[in-house]
Amino acid sequence: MRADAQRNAAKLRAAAAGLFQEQGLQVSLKEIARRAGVSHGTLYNLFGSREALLDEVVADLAAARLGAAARRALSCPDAWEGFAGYVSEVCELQAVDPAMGDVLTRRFPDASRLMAVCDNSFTAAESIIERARLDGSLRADFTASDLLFFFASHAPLARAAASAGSDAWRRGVAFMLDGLRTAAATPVPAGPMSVEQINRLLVP
Amino acid sequence: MRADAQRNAAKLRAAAAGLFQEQGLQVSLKEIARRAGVSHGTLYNLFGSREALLDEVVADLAAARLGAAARRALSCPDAWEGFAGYVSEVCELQAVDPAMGDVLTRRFPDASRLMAVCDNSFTAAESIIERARLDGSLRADFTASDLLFFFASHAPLARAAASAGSDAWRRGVAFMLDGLRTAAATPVPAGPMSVEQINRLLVP
DNA sequence: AGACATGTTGACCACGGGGTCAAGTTATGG
DNA sequence: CCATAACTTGACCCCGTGGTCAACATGTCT
Repeated sequence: MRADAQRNAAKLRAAAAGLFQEQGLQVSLKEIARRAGVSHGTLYNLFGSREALLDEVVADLAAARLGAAARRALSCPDAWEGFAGYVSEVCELQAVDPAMGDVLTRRFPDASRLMAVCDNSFTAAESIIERARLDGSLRADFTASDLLFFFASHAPLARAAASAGSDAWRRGVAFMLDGLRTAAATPVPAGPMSVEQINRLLVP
Repeated sequence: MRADAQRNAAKLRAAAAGLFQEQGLQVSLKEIARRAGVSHGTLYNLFGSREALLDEVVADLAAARLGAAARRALSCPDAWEGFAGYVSEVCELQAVDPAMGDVLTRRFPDASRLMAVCDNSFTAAESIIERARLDGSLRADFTASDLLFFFASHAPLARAAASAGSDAWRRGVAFMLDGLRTAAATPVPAGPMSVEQINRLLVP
């Protein structure tokens, strides 16, 4: 790879990271190139697709943040505190950083590294949920796919609220969490979706 | 108005009603004209804007459905049953009919009749909430704007789930409702948004 | 320094959205 | 039955997206 190409790739990565974070994972590729001060042809030349860019720019960051949240949850002495903290933390990530909001929400089946991050995160969520369930604090009928569903529906409005300077999105999370305690549980009127179903749901 | 124009307007209204219901309130106007078997110029000619079409085609229907749900809620002997039934019913409307999903969610400030329907619906929600709060069954810190927030975040995924043949969206509603009972309440970490704030949020 | 590979560019394609308007068509009233 | 006002049409404008590629520019290696 020639030196100037390397420089351009770096500029593109930086611009992409910035725009993903500001506007979410669906920003136009031409806009990324524009911000990088480079022709969009060059972007296609060096990366070829949005998915490749995502894998290079977003995957590691997302993995780090989601991994840290999960670790924190599992190392929390109280299982419920761990679970509730995890949910709040992920919601905060989604509210504050549009890119994170889209990671768990919008599916990019061809961004293999990013998909792996999602899968890992899902597995981690399963552990966190399982732990709180065994502990008796989390209602028994709550599954990881319910959590994914919640994250996915919550992200867009939370982002909008946060970018308007409000933290009112925390209320919805709090209401939900109150409903997830074993003590609050009431029979649930439908079966959970499978992971595949949810994934299909999220591919628009 | 000439007879043929009247006929075309009827065809356009029918096509619009169908497409709004199938795909939501943002379908392309050209597609509506296509389905009506009419040039898109005619659509602009007879209606002038998407908002006018909404006011003619969606407003009454939405008013009827939301009004019926609200009436049912208020006439329910048990205040909590009324509230919970209302929430479920509105969520079902949103899941089953994309147009209804968008009515409370996407804001069309220039569709004055539709806006009026939203406002009425909000007022009705306030009554239903107030009643259940006074009754002691609904937690005291829950407001109508919280409900609107919930509806808005829930609608898109519920719609997707329903159109994939799943009713798993009911689970999220059930979890939420369990968290809204007074018995389940825990202090909430932020203040509610004002109606204006929420409205601003929903205008994309 | 020069030649060749490597990289860059921006015009171009196809698609779709909203919206306008001159020209052509058609209903209707006298 | 025909003049005219009312209406319809579709080509056209703008904007944006994703994506390709011949022509040009520039690093790099001998």
